Amino acid sequence: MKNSYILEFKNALKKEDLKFTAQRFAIFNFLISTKGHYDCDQIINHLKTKKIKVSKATVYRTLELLVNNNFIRKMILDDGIARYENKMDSPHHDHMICIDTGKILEFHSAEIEDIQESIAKEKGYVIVKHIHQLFVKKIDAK
Amino acid sequence: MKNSYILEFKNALKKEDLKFTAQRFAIFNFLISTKGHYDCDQIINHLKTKKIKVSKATVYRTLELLVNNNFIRKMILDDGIARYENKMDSPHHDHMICIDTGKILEFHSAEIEDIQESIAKEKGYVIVKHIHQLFVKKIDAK
DNA sequence: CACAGATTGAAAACTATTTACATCACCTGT
DNA sequence: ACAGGTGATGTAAATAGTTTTCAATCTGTG
Repeated sequence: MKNSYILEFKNALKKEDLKFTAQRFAIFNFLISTKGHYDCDQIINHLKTKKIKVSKATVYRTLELLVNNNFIRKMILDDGIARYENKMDSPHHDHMICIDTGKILEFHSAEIEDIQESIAKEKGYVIVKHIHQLFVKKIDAK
Repeated sequence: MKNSYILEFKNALKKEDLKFTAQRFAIFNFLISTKGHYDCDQIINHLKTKKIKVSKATVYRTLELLVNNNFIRKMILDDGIARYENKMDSPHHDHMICIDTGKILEFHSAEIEDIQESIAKEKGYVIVKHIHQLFVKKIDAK
Protein backbone atom coordinates (compact mmCIF):
# COMPACT_ATOMS: atom_id res chain seq x y z
CA MET A 1 0.00 0.00 0.00
CA LYS A 2 1.26 3.42 -0.86
CA ASN A 3 2.31 5.53 2.07
CA SER A 4 0.27 8.43 0.83
CA TYR A 5 -2.86 6.39 1.43
CA ILE A 6 -2.16 6.27 5.13
CA LEU A 7 -1.85 10.01 5.11
CA GLU A 8 -5.10 10.40 3.23
CA PHE A 9 -6.73 8.17 5.80
CA LYS A 10 -5.36 10.18 8.70
CA ASN A 11 -6.46 13.39 7.08
CA ALA A 12 -9.95 12.08 6.52
CA LEU A 13 -10.15 11.16 10.19
CA LYS A 14 -8.85 14.55 11.26
CA LYS A 15 -11.35 16.29 9.03
CA GLU A 16 -14.17 14.59 10.90
CA ASP A 17 -12.53 14.92 14.30
CA LEU A 18 -12.11 11.19 14.59
CA LYS A 19 -9.23 9.38 16.16
CA PHE A 20 -6.67 7.17 14.49
CA THR A 21 -7.04 3.80 16.18
CA ALA A 22 -5.47 0.41 15.66
CA GLN A 23 -8.83 -1.14 14.73
CA ARG A 24 -9.70 1.48 12.17
CA PHE A 25 -6.31 1.20 10.60
CA ALA A 26 -6.36 -2.58 10.47
CA ILE A 27 -9.64 -2.59 8.57
CA PHE A 28 -8.55 0.22 6.27
CA ASN A 29 -5.23 -1.45 5.65
CA PHE A 30 -6.75 -4.79 4.74
CA LEU A 31 -9.27 -3.43 2.28
CA ILE A 32 -6.90 -0.95 0.71
CA SER A 33 -4.27 -3.63 0.16
CA THR A 34 -6.52 -6.04 -1.67
CA LYS A 35 -8.63 -6.18 -4.78
CA GLY A 36 -11.27 -8.53 -3.48
CA HIS A 37 -14.82 -8.14 -2.29
CA TYR A 38 -15.43 -9.01 1.34
CA ASP A 39 -18.32 -9.10 3.73
CA CYS A 40 -18.12 -8.27 7.41
CA ASP A 41 -17.37 -11.78 8.60
CA GLN A 42 -14.67 -12.32 6.02
CA ILE A 43 -12.98 -9.13 7.16
CA ILE A 44 -13.10 -10.21 10.78
CA ASN A 45 -11.76 -13.64 9.93
CA HIS A 46 -8.96 -12.25 7.87
CA LEU A 47 -7.90 -9.94 10.68
CA LYS A 48 -8.13 -12.84 13.09
CA THR A 49 -5.53 -14.75 11.07
CA LYS A 50 -3.28 -11.74 11.55
CA LYS A 51 -3.88 -11.92 15.28
CA ILE A 52 -5.92 -8.74 15.20
CA LYS A 53 -9.18 -8.94 17.07
CA VAL A 54 -11.85 -6.45 16.09
CA SER A 55 -15.48 -6.60 17.06
CA LYS A 56 -18.33 -6.81 14.61
CA ALA A 57 -19.65 -3.47 15.79
CA THR A 58 -16.37 -1.75 15.12
CA VAL A 59 -16.05 -3.32 11.71
CA TYR A 60 -19.45 -2.06 10.64
CA ARG A 61 -18.80 1.36 12.10
CA THR A 62 -15.47 1.60 10.34
CA LEU A 63 -16.82 0.33 7.05
CA GLU A 64 -19.44 3.05 7.07
CA LEU A 65 -16.72 5.58 7.75
CA LEU A 66 -14.59 4.29 4.90
CA VAL A 67 -17.52 4.28 2.51
CA ASN A 68 -18.45 7.85 3.39
CA ASN A 69 -14.90 8.94 2.76
CA ASN A 70 -14.66 7.16 -0.55
CA PHE A 71 -11.93 4.75 0.44
CA ILE A 72 -14.08 1.74 -0.20
CA ARG A 73 -17.25 0.88 -2.06
CA LYS A 74 -20.22 -1.00 -0.62
CA MET A 75 -22.24 -3.38 -2.75
CA ILE A 76 -25.26 -5.40 -1.73
CA LEU A 77 -25.89 -8.53 -3.75
CA ASP A 78 -29.37 -9.90 -3.96
CA ASP A 79 -28.72 -12.18 -1.03
CA GLY A 80 -28.96 -8.99 1.00
CA ILE A 81 -25.38 -9.23 2.29
CA ALA A 82 -23.07 -6.24 1.92
CA ARG A 83 -19.59 -6.66 0.43
CA TYR A 84 -16.87 -4.05 0.50
CA GLU A 85 -14.03 -3.40 -1.92
CA ASN A 86 -11.09 -1.12 -2.38
CA LYS A 87 -12.10 2.00 -4.23
CA MET A 88 -8.82 3.94 -4.18
CA ASP A 89 -7.01 2.12 -6.93
CA SER A 90 -10.03 1.12 -8.89
CA PRO A 91 -12.03 3.28 -11.25
CA HIS A 92 -15.78 2.93 -11.32
CA HIS A 93 -17.00 -0.43 -12.50
CA ASP A 94 -19.87 -2.87 -12.13
CA HIS A 95 -19.95 -6.56 -11.33
CA MET A 96 -20.49 -9.96 -12.85
CA ILE A 97 -21.18 -12.64 -10.27
CA CYS A 98 -20.81 -16.31 -11.16
CA ILE A 99 -23.83 -18.08 -9.73
CA ASP A 100 -21.96 -21.37 -9.52
CA THR A 101 -18.72 -20.31 -7.89
CA GLY A 102 -19.58 -16.97 -6.32
CA LYS A 103 -16.62 -15.45 -8.12
CA ILE A 104 -16.94 -11.73 -8.70
CA LEU A 105 -15.57 -10.14 -11.88
CA GLU A 106 -15.57 -6.48 -12.71
CA PHE A 107 -16.63 -4.82 -15.92
CA HIS A 108 -17.10 -1.36 -17.24
CA SER A 109 -18.83 0.05 -20.29
CA ALA A 110 -18.79 3.74 -21.02
CA GLU A 111 -21.40 3.02 -23.63
CA ILE A 112 -23.82 1.61 -21.09
CA GLU A 113 -23.16 4.50 -18.75
CA ASP A 114 -23.98 6.96 -21.50
CA ILE A 115 -27.21 5.22 -22.39
CA GLN A 116 -28.18 5.14 -18.73
CA GLU A 117 -27.61 8.84 -18.42
CA SER A 118 -29.78 9.66 -21.38
CA ILE A 119 -32.55 7.35 -20.20
CA ALA A 120 -32.63 9.15 -16.85
CA LYS A 121 -32.39 12.57 -18.44
CA GLU A 122 -35.26 11.77 -20.75
CA LYS A 123 -37.49 11.30 -17.72
CA GLY A 124 -36.18 14.45 -16.04
CA TYR A 125 -33.75 12.81 -13.66
CA VAL A 126 -30.04 12.65 -13.03
CA ILE A 127 -28.37 9.49 -11.83
CA VAL A 128 -26.95 9.74 -8.35
CA LYS A 129 -25.65 6.20 -8.29
CA HIS A 130 -26.47 2.90 -9.90
CA ILE A 131 -26.30 -0.81 -9.38
CA HIS A 132 -25.57 -3.06 -12.30
CA GLN A 133 -24.92 -6.71 -11.57
CA LEU A 134 -24.80 -9.55 -14.05
CA PHE A 135 -25.41 -12.98 -12.61
CA VAL A 136 -23.67 -15.36 -14.95
CA LYS A 137 -22.40 -18.85 -15.46
CA LYS A 138 -19.61 -20.36 -17.51
CA ILE A 139 -20.62 -20.99 -21.10
CA ASP A 140 -19.25 -24.53 -21.10
CA ALA A 141 -20.92 -25.53 -17.83
CA LYS A 142 -23.88 -27.73 -18.59
CA MET B 1 -57.71 -8.87 -14.41
CA LYS B 2 -58.20 -11.24 -17.27
CA ASN B 3 -60.09 -14.39 -16.43
CA SER B 4 -57.47 -16.50 -18.12
CA TYR B 5 -54.99 -15.41 -15.48
CA ILE B 6 -57.03 -17.08 -12.79
CA LEU B 7 -56.97 -20.24 -14.81
CA GLU B 8 -53.23 -20.03 -15.27
CA PHE B 9 -52.90 -19.60 -11.55
CA LYS B 10 -55.08 -22.58 -10.80
CA ASN B 11 -53.16 -24.66 -13.29
CA ALA B 12 -49.85 -23.69 -11.76
CA LEU B 13 -51.13 -24.77 -8.37
CA LYS B 14 -52.44 -28.03 -9.74
CA LYS B 15 -49.13 -28.72 -11.43
CA GLU B 16 -47.39 -28.55 -8.05
CA ASP B 17 -50.15 -30.33 -6.19
CA LEU B 18 -50.99 -27.23 -4.23
CA LYS B 19 -54.40 -26.08 -3.19
CA PHE B 20 -56.29 -23.04 -4.34
CA THR B 21 -56.90 -21.08 -1.16
CA ALA B 22 -58.44 -17.72 -0.38
CA GLN B 23 -55.12 -16.35 0.92
CA ARG B 24 -53.13 -17.42 -2.09
CA PHE B 25 -55.70 -16.00 -4.42
CA ALA B 26 -55.94 -12.70 -2.56
CA ILE B 27 -52.20 -12.13 -2.86
CA PHE B 28 -52.10 -13.24 -6.46
CA ASN B 29 -55.10 -11.10 -7.32
CA PHE B 30 -53.66 -7.98 -5.75
CA LEU B 31 -50.29 -8.20 -7.46
CA ILE B 32 -51.65 -9.25 -10.80
CA SER B 33 -54.15 -6.37 -10.83
CA THR B 34 -51.62 -3.65 -10.20
CA LYS B 35 -48.55 -2.20 -11.80
CA GLY B 36 -46.80 -1.15 -8.61
CA HIS B 37 -43.92 -2.52 -6.60
CA TYR B 38 -44.79 -3.67 -3.10
CA ASP B 39 -42.99 -5.13 -0.15
CA CYS B 40 -44.46 -7.71 2.22
CA ASP B 41 -45.91 -5.20 4.68
CA GLN B 42 -47.51 -3.13 1.96
CA ILE B 43 -49.18 -6.22 0.61
CA ILE B 44 -50.51 -7.16 4.03
CA ASN B 45 -51.74 -3.63 4.63
CA HIS B 46 -53.44 -3.46 1.29
CA LEU B 47 -55.27 -6.70 1.93
CA LYS B 48 -56.20 -5.48 5.38
CA THR B 49 -58.02 -2.52 3.84
CA LYS B 50 -60.02 -5.05 1.86
CA LYS B 51 -60.85 -6.85 5.11
CA ILE B 52 -58.66 -9.78 4.16
CA LYS B 53 -56.34 -10.96 6.89
CA VAL B 54 -53.27 -12.91 5.83
CA SER B 55 -50.28 -13.70 7.98
CA LYS B 56 -46.76 -12.60 7.16
CA ALA B 57 -45.64 -16.22 6.86
CA THR B 58 -48.30 -16.99 4.30
CA VAL B 59 -47.50 -13.88 2.32
CA TYR B 60 -43.85 -14.82 2.05
CA ARG B 61 -44.69 -18.39 1.21
CA THR B 62 -47.10 -17.31 -1.48
CA LEU B 63 -44.74 -14.72 -2.92
CA GLU B 64 -42.09 -17.37 -3.34
CA LEU B 65 -44.62 -19.56 -5.08
CA LEU B 66 -45.65 -16.76 -7.41
CA VAL B 67 -42.05 -15.88 -8.21
CA ASN B 68 -41.19 -19.49 -9.00
CA ASN B 69 -44.13 -19.70 -11.35
CA ASN B 70 -43.28 -16.46 -13.12
CA PHE B 71 -46.40 -14.60 -12.11
CA ILE B 72 -44.43 -11.94 -10.29
CA ARG B 73 -40.90 -10.61 -10.16
CA LYS B 74 -38.88 -10.07 -7.00
CA MET B 75 -36.45 -7.18 -6.71
CA ILE B 76 -34.22 -6.31 -3.79
CA LEU B 77 -33.23 -2.67 -3.52
CA ASP B 78 -30.06 -1.76 -1.72
CA ASP B 79 -31.95 -1.27 1.51
CA GLY B 80 -32.14 -5.04 1.50
CA ILE B 81 -35.95 -5.12 1.34
CA ALA B 82 -37.66 -7.22 -1.32
CA ARG B 83 -40.37 -5.70 -3.51
CA TYR B 84 -42.67 -7.65 -5.78
CA GLU B 85 -44.34 -6.66 -9.02
CA ASN B 86 -46.67 -8.02 -11.63
CA LYS B 87 -44.76 -9.87 -14.29
CA MET B 88 -47.61 -11.16 -16.42
CA ASP B 89 -48.45 -8.00 -18.31
CA SER B 90 -45.02 -6.50 -18.21
CA PRO B 91 -42.10 -7.33 -20.43
CA HIS B 92 -38.62 -7.40 -18.97
CA HIS B 93 -37.42 -4.06 -17.71
CA ASP B 94 -35.15 -2.50 -15.14
CA HIS B 95 -35.75 0.22 -12.56
CA MET B 96 -35.03 3.82 -11.78
CA ILE B 97 -35.63 4.70 -8.15
CA CYS B 98 -36.03 8.31 -7.07
CA ILE B 99 -33.93 8.75 -3.95
CA ASP B 100 -36.08 11.63 -2.75
CA THR B 101 -39.57 10.25 -3.21
CA GLY B 102 -38.98 6.50 -3.42
CA LYS B 103 -40.92 6.48 -6.67
CA ILE B 104 -40.02 3.58 -8.94
CA LEU B 105 -39.99 4.01 -12.71
CA GLU B 106 -39.28 1.34 -15.26
CA PHE B 107 -36.96 1.49 -18.22
CA HIS B 108 -35.67 -0.83 -20.87
CA SER B 109 -32.85 -0.63 -23.33
CA ALA B 110 -32.21 -3.37 -25.82
CA GLU B 111 -28.93 -1.67 -26.54
CA ILE B 112 -27.76 -2.04 -22.96
CA GLU B 113 -28.89 -5.64 -22.88
CA ASP B 114 -26.89 -6.37 -26.01
CA ILE B 115 -23.75 -4.79 -24.63
CA GLN B 116 -24.19 -6.74 -21.40
CA GLU B 117 -24.44 -9.97 -23.30
CA SER B 118 -21.27 -9.36 -25.22
CA ILE B 119 -19.38 -8.31 -22.10
CA ALA B 120 -20.33 -11.57 -20.41
CA LYS B 121 -19.60 -13.61 -23.52
CA GLU B 122 -16.19 -12.04 -23.85
CA LYS B 123 -15.29 -13.45 -20.44
CA GLY B 124 -16.74 -16.83 -21.25
CA TYR B 125 -20.04 -16.45 -19.44
CA VAL B 126 -23.73 -16.25 -20.21
CA ILE B 127 -26.05 -14.03 -18.25
CA VAL B 128 -28.59 -15.89 -16.18
CA LYS B 129 -30.21 -12.79 -14.78
CA HIS B 130 -29.22 -9.25 -14.01
CA ILE B 131 -29.96 -6.36 -11.73
CA HIS B 132 -29.81 -2.85 -13.09
CA GLN B 133 -31.07 -0.07 -10.87
CA LEU B 134 -30.56 3.64 -11.36
CA PHE B 135 -30.89 5.75 -8.24
CA VAL B 136 -31.90 9.18 -9.45
CA LYS B 137 -33.27 12.53 -8.48
CA LYS B 138 -35.27 15.19 -10.30
CA ILE B 139 -33.09 17.48 -12.36
CA ASP B 140 -34.75 20.62 -11.04
CA ALA B 141 -34.48 19.59 -7.38
CA LYS B 142 -31.78 21.63 -5.70
C1' DC C 1 1.05 13.33 31.84
C1' DA C 2 -3.69 13.98 33.09
C1' DC C 3 -8.26 14.47 31.51
C1' DA C 4 -12.32 15.11 28.60
C1' DG C 5 -14.35 13.00 25.25
C1' DA C 6 -14.18 9.65 21.60
C1' DT C 7 -13.86 4.54 20.67
C1' DT C 8 -14.31 -0.15 21.58
C1' DG C 9 -16.42 -4.74 22.70
C1' DA C 10 -20.17 -7.45 24.33
C1' DA C 11 -24.56 -8.04 24.33
C1' DA C 12 -29.03 -6.56 23.41
C1' DA C 13 -32.06 -4.58 19.96
C1' DC C 14 -33.74 -4.44 15.29
C1' DT C 15 -35.53 -5.80 10.84
C1' DA C 16 -36.74 -8.67 7.16
C1' DT C 17 -37.41 -13.25 6.34
C1' DT C 18 -37.87 -18.26 7.39
C1' DT C 19 -39.22 -22.12 10.12
C1' DA C 20 -41.64 -25.16 13.58
C1' DC C 21 -45.65 -26.77 15.03
C1' DA C 22 -50.36 -27.12 16.48
C1' DT C 23 -54.74 -26.12 14.51
C1' DC C 24 -57.73 -25.73 10.72
C1' DA C 25 -59.58 -26.39 6.00
C1' DC C 26 -59.99 -28.79 1.73
C1' DC C 27 -60.57 -32.94 -1.16
C1' DT C 28 -61.56 -37.60 -1.76
C1' DG C 29 -63.85 -41.93 -1.06
C1' DT C 30 -67.69 -43.91 1.04
C1' DA D 1 -73.29 -35.56 4.06
C1' DC D 2 -69.29 -37.40 6.67
C1' DA D 3 -64.78 -39.01 8.10
C1' DG D 4 -59.95 -39.14 7.36
C1' DG D 5 -55.75 -37.73 5.64
C1' DT D 6 -52.95 -34.28 3.88
C1' DG D 7 -51.79 -29.82 2.98
C1' DA D 8 -52.25 -24.73 4.41
C1' DT D 9 -52.45 -21.27 7.78
C1' DG D 10 -51.26 -18.41 11.83
C1' DT D 11 -48.56 -17.64 15.84
C1' DA D 12 -44.50 -17.40 17.71
C1' DA D 13 -39.93 -18.57 17.82
C1' DA D 14 -35.68 -18.87 15.14
C1' DT D 15 -32.31 -16.77 11.83
C1' DA D 16 -29.03 -13.68 10.02
C1' DG D 17 -27.13 -9.38 8.99
C1' DT D 18 -26.70 -5.04 10.83
C1' DT D 19 -27.25 -1.30 14.34
C1' DT D 20 -27.44 0.46 18.90
C1' DT D 21 -26.64 0.73 23.95
C1' DC D 22 -23.60 1.30 27.56
C1' DA D 23 -19.82 0.59 30.60
C1' DA D 24 -14.95 0.21 30.22
C1' DT D 25 -10.87 1.72 27.69
C1' DC D 26 -8.00 4.43 24.77
C1' DT D 27 -6.49 8.89 22.24
C1' DG D 28 -5.14 13.46 21.28
C1' DT D 29 -4.53 17.76 23.37
C1' DG D 30 -3.33 21.16 26.67
